[in-house]
Amino acid sequence: MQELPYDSSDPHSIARYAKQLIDISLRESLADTSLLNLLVKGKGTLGQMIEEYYFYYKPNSTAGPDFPDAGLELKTTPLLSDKKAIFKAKERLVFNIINYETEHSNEFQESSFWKKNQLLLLMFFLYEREKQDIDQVFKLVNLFRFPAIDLKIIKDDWEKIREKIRTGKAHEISEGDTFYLGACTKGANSNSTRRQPYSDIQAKQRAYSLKPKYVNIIIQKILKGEDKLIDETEGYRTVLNSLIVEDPLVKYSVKSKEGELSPIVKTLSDYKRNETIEDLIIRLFQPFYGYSENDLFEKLNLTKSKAKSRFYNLAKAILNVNAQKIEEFEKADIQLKTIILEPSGKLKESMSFPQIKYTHIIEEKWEDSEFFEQISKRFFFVIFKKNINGEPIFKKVMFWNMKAKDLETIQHVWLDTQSKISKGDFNHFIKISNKMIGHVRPKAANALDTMLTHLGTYEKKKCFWLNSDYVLEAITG
DNA sequence: GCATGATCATGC
DNA sequence: GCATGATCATGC
Repeated sequence: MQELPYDSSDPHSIARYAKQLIDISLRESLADTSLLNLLVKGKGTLGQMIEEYYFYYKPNSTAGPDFPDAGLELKTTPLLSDKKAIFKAKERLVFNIINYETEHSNEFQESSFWKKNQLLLLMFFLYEREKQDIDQVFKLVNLFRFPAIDLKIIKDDWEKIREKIRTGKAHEISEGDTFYLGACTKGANSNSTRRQPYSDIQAKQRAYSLKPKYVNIIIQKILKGEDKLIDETEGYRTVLNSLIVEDPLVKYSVKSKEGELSPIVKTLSDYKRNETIEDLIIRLFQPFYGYSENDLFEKLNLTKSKAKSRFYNLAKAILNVNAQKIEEFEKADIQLKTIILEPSGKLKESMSFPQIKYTHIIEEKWEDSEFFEQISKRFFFVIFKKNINGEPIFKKVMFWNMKAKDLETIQHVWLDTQSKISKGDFNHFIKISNKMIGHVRPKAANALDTMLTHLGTYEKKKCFWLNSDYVLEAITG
């Protein structure tokens, strides 16, 4: 057996060796060019090739981390570069598949997720479509551990996923259920399913994952040099024991292309006992229930405006976030939506989504589609109800995401729309009266505002809407 | 009163 | 210039 060019028991040594790949490709790193032929044929993914031909170990699928002696898990994942040459995640960061039949009996500390992924070696390469895997160039390589303040949220997320398994609802898990740690579908195709312990219903196979937005923040922090590997701290252990102790090592803000971010939760002692991040946020809003929109502007020292961002600004002021964006909402990719009820309690307006890109939608598959991504998110509703004078009174806030059953219904709306567009029919989309949760109708500057289709014709701009009665049902329960 | 088509207002 | 959040106008 040849001697390894790194100390497999030392994360720092492994990381130093890994960093030698920065700005080069696997092909350029190869000492033994006789392997080239094998690699060019594209055996396995880039991640697997890196394991075997850069780190010299056979890819495994054991429960523990890739480098067991260092407790280190290797993750190879693609970056995209935008026009301004700012890196962003091409996709989610996907961890191990969830074994529903065993994971539910664990506590977080014994979970497959935590055992495998508590210390990561992230290897980001710049994805270039025309290149083969072996020629993709690495750009960022860094050790990463979840900051204690994020780990608290991740642990709560994990427990939420476990709860669904324990109640026989693994088939109802959706990415919108959680904040940072998601459970994304994973398998040969979207029909890959597996058994769950407390129900006979087959559940989609899912893996733990981090949303692209969360990965973007990691990328920004690495670029700023903020993610030095930190030593085990008191703060870290106390998160795991559900105690609340401040972690002095957390950095508080990061500038990214999304703008300056600042968190709601600045230290772990901001949490009351047994509170989740959602409980905490709702607690901060409650004192403001019952005020009119104008009262809120005054009370929070904001200038009155009709700007679309006013509700986001109100939320920031209530949460005491001074930066441009709320860090937790960015990382969790939470969509804030304002809902204004009529004095009668009815909801007049349906909820609109981004316009349908006709040339794009016909190429999409439901689970990878833009609309699926938009609709399966976690939402934060800021709800007002007009009084008899028509003045909006702040009623409440709530987190919401679409139930799995409803996602299936909305899938039919999307498929119907996609199929009609493919056939060149732009005038018979599903309507609100079809009672399908969602519908399709115009959203544009005016009727002359059109968009190119795959047939070379131009059609009025339209978008998906969630039916107002469905939204009302969602918020009143 | 509601469904549907249409458009406004703002900000990037 | 255009996407998006929000809301209006009309007719059944």
